[in-house]
Amino acid sequence: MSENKDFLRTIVEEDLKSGKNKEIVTRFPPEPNGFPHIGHAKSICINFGIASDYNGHCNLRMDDTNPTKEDTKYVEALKDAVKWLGFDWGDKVHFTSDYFPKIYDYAIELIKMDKAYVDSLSEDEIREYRGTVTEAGKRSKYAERSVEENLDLFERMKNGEFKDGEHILRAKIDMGAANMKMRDPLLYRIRHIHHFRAKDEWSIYPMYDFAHCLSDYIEGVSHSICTLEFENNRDIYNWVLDTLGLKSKRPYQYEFARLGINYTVMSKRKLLELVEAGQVSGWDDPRLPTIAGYKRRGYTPESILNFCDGIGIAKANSMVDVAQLEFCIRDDLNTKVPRVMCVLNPLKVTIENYDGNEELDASYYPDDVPKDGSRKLPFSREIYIERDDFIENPPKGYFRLTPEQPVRLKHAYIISCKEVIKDDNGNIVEIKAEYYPDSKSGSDTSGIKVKSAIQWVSAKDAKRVEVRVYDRLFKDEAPEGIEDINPDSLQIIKNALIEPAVITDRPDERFQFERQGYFYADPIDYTDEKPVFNKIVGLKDSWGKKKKTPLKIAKSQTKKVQIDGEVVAMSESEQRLFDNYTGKLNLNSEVANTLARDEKLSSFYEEAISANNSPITIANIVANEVARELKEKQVDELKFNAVQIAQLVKMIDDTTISNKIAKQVFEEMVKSGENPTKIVESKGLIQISDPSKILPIIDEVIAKNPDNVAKFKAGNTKLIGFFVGQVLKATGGKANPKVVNELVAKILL
RNA sequence: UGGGGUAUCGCCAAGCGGUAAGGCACUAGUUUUUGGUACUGGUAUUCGGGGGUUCGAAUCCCUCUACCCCAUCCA
Repeated sequence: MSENKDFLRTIVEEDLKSGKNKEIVTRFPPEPNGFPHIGHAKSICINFGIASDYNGHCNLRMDDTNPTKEDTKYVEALKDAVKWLGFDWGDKVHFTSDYFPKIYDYAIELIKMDKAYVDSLSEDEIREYRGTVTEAGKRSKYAERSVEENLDLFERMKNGEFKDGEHILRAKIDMGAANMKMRDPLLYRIRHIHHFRAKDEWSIYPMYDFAHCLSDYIEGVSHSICTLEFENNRDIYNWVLDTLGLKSKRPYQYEFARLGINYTVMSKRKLLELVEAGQVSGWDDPRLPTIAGYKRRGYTPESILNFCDGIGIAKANSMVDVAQLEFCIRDDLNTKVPRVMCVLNPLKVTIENYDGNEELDASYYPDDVPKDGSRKLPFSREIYIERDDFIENPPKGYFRLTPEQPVRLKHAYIISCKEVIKDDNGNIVEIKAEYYPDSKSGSDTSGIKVKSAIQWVSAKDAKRVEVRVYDRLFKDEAPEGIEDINPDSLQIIKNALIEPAVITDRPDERFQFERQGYFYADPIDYTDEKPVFNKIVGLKDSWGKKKKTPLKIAKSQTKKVQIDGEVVAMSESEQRLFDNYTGKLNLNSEVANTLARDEKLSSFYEEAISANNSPITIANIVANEVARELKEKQVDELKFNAVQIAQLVKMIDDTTISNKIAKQVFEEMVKSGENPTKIVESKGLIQISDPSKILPIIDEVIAKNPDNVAKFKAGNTKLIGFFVGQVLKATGGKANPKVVNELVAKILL
């Protein structure tokens, strides 16, 4: 495993180390209501990847709690995707619907605890009662129903006695919760509809928030990993499990940012829109970011895996450049795939001094790919080359055939242009050329230097093939919808010409068409009579790039000026404190401000200075270190007190310890509540300021790092921090950093 | 607007008080019978802005700003 692991793996490792978990169990829990896309692939890689990295296992679970949208064809697609990516879900696929009876029992339990109730408000009323983000909601009058009544109603809901929407089961939490999700979330709704799996057994179906945490728990999941938009749902997740008292082997939820890729869309809704509007040929259209699409296009599972690995896992919303995906497929195919010759846009070349027929030996792989295999390449008087490979009046730096410049036919002879034949409109229709008999590939004695070797096919031997050239589906980097579609995303070339061995030998299904890109024999439309190839991705093209974008628009250098927002004014009493702090106690205004505006801090501060009259040092510690501890705690929850802080400061003031050590001691106080002087004593943290003790250590560090000494002497003065750090490390942090700094500077300068 | 998140190179992303990793993209060169590949180099005096604490801050504190998520009987 790489040393830089992502935050999820860090959590997993800590949980394993601390003994919180003995075994790692994850799960990939899609709702079977659409075709999986590369975003799912990321989730699959994370969940199955983490499980396998830590010798755990990962369940494949269909989250099928909403029968109106789900279908068995999607579960097949999901299974295919996981299998294709090379993961194994063990003996069976799990379904949330398998847990319906258990989940129902848990609901009953909640009702009995008076933690859930049957509400009979209408849908609109429920929405209205929920309040808004700034206003608290109000609870339904039905929340007062007795446990018995709730039990009765809920059972009758299950038995199908009520119509859709008549009643609903809700958790009794808090209608005023700041987190909207916690305002008595819905647990069960009535749905008289056929479930693709549970058939017609149920009239009620659990909601995501109730079913998901319980399914995780039932399966013994240790780490429930989902995407960022579920952050707010985590509170319910925990509430359900905690309220039901499900303690042992309880799962915890963690969230990561979902995958975004530029020039495409990833949402189910937008994908569906494209399919239904006929903008693409189906869910497996090679331009779509669906797994089926990539598969049809010719992407390999390895390339997708590498891509997912390469983009990392984090919590920042991000948009990955498609170029990164394209790199992964090129990188994968480069070492795997045979090179063949295909001409997409043919230009006829007649070699006037050639009359024979010969078959050339040609390796399928270049020298730098350690694979064997070759084919026979028919050569004849009439050939086709790519139209782009001849220019009558070439630009500077053009390496291919011109009236003046010869070129090598890959695996064959060098030719030069003798005559350019044009039609009435001035379009080039044919080149008359001459070949050099002694320039044959592999036994070239001609001595002619060419700048390039181009692909070609023999006119009478070439096979006609259809080539589908795909470009990005959208012209906009962050497309909104159909209006941003790239009209040229599909170009069908009906009459491309390919060397015969590709069709007759079929040495592979993926090829590199020399100098053009990687192509895939379409798994559906390809027939021997009518071969069809999909372009997977082009080769990197530094020539084409040079031509197209000679000048890049220099991005505006102007740094954005940020306007500071208004700061809330201090109250009168805060102002009084502030004036006192800056005036009488001589604190700097920032520190005084921090203290004065926070009641907890100011009272803590006052208490500390009454124990040790060192207002400035204490203020700094309180405003910086204590403030951190008090962010989410009350004073009486702290393990240390103001008097101890006063003692700590005393040791700083009389230089017993350095600021750095003080921080270390403070950490310890936070954890144990131990007296600071005792901590210093027991750990021997008294600082070393005597140069005669420090000097030898500095010498040692300098001797060990000659490179950095050289860099420093060359002017990299910020390396002083490196040396100080090393010396401090060697002394266990005890050396007086001020002294070390001075000493190091003196020695090295 | 209340709550929950997130900001490090053009795009991803490490980093958790002591020298700003790595990949993609870009760029220069070497090799090359693919303008491919491979190889070698160059790309952040600076981490959303401003202050503060410290010998030393991307990392700790204060504050401001921008973006994302939450008011489906969807997941």
